[in-house]
Amino acid sequence: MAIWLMKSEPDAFSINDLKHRQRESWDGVRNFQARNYMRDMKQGDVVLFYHSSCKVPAIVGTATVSKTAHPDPSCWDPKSPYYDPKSTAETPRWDQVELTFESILKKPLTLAVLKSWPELDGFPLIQKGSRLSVMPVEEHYWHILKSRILCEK
DNA sequence: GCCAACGTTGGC
DNA sequence: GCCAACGTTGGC
Repeated sequence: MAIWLMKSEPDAFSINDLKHRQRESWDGVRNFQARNYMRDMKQGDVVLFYHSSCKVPAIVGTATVSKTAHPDPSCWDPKSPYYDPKSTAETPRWDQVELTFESILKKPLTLAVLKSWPELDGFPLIQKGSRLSVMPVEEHYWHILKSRILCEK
């Protein structure tokens, strides 16, 4: 089982939204590296849900992958903000995965705290200029984060 | 609102 | 294949 981290702007889609909906397709990813990571996801993988571009950027909850990568229909919809004219039915460019809500942390694990943790040096999320919205959480870093996240569930 | 970092596009 | 221009992300 792999661990991933996915970013979302809470104004657009928050962990509370996921809790209410229980299951949701994670669409709108328009970055090749992020898409490729989604294609590596397996059913049951754990996703750390991160709030970005907000007052307190933080890991706020967890979800599991309930449906592996499949074409993201918003790329074909001219009315969608995620419309991509380069994506055709024959050659879909973009994928989505479906997530199922798992937990909201009692205490969000803030970016500030993560940055203050010397053991997390090298963790892509806390690197300057890191903009990737989907990233793997390597075993090494998960080992460090795990206790804190599982006990706050 | 600012700006640094990064990805993508398109001209050459 | 290079690189400048541009758009976007996201912390602060």
